[in-house]
Amino acid sequence: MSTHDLILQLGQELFRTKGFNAFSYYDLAEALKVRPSAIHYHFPTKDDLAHAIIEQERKTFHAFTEKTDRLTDYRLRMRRFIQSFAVHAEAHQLCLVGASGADYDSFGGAVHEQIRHMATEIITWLESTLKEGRAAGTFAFQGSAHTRALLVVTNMAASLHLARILGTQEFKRLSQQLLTDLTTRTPS
Amino acid sequence: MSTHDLILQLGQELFRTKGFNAFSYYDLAEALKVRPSAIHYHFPTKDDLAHAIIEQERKTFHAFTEKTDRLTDYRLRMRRFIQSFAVHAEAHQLCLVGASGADYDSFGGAVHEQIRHMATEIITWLESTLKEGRAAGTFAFQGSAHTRALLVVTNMAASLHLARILGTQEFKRLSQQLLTDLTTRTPS
DNA sequence: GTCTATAGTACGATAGAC
DNA sequence: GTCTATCGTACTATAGAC
Repeated sequence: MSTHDLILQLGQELFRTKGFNAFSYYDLAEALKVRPSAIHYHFPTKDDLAHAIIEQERKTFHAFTEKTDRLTDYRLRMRRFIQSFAVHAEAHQLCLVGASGADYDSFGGAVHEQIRHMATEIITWLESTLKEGRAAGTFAFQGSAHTRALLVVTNMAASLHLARILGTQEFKRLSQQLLTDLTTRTPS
Repeated sequence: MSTHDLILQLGQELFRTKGFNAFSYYDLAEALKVRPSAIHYHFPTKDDLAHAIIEQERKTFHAFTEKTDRLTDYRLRMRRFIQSFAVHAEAHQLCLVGASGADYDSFGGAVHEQIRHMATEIITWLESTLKEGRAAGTFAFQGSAHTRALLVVTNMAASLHLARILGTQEFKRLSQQLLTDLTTRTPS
């Protein structure tokens, strides 16, 4: 793996575990056995690094949706979505939306746009999945699919915070009930 | 207001808006027209400051619950809870649970304990409110009151992140649907 | 008891070596 | 094209002035 990609991978990990303002070029350099200034060659400013990390995560999410959308079972699609968060819960990591939220003010306009795109893409995918799943009779929920997507994504994002503070048991309880809620009939 | 309390107030605000690692003693000192080292007299280390900020927030929450628990209408109690988050959504601030989450690794054991207490207290209050409200016939939801409390608090915490990224409109949509969900009859 | 001068460290970034 | 030596700045924290 190239230095460029190693920085991206490690940077994303540190972003999720320590927070963007809490890790430094020195942390990256130490792990990669180079001098801190070597990182600047690949990512001139820290904003450039943040931009690249989020762009990479967006690509990962696109790959996820392409693969997941081939599944015919809407319930399974939603399970896969939840599972992608469960992995981070176990690793005591946040999602990038949740991690970006706190340090949001530190970023420049280009990174803000990336974060906005990332959040929008996740919500849009959830929205269609919920909408189609409801039409197919798999899901049942009140209100619009968009608002339901907001509820689901906030459950997932903040449950990673809770998993770190109170333990992963709470993540499991929450995610199981979330899936039950979506697949249980409600009147109108 | 004493310097001590002014630091606490401003510190909490910066914690919520910029993130704990993104504001410095210099930021506090500048706003209070003193030298940065003056802050260290009141709060020797930054961990001490974090500890005090969260302790203050816990007291504020205790005051909130004492006042709110006098209301007989459970739906109104929940509305007040949601409103306390709406204030922060409008101010583009996070809740302290959400803000602590990203910088969690930066804190020492004593602050971790404070964060854990804060989260537990909020969830416990939500749990009893939901439980009693369901027994009274005001609320209707599937599963345990504890798990429902987890779902509600994660909705609120992360919706403040979304409000900053996508606008406060999304917070309003989400919180209205949340209240509707809780007050609509479900079978079983 | 309250605050300031100052130290010591760690940071992101530029200029330049190979 | 890739990395290192180094700079200037900003941080938390200590020691000491008033």
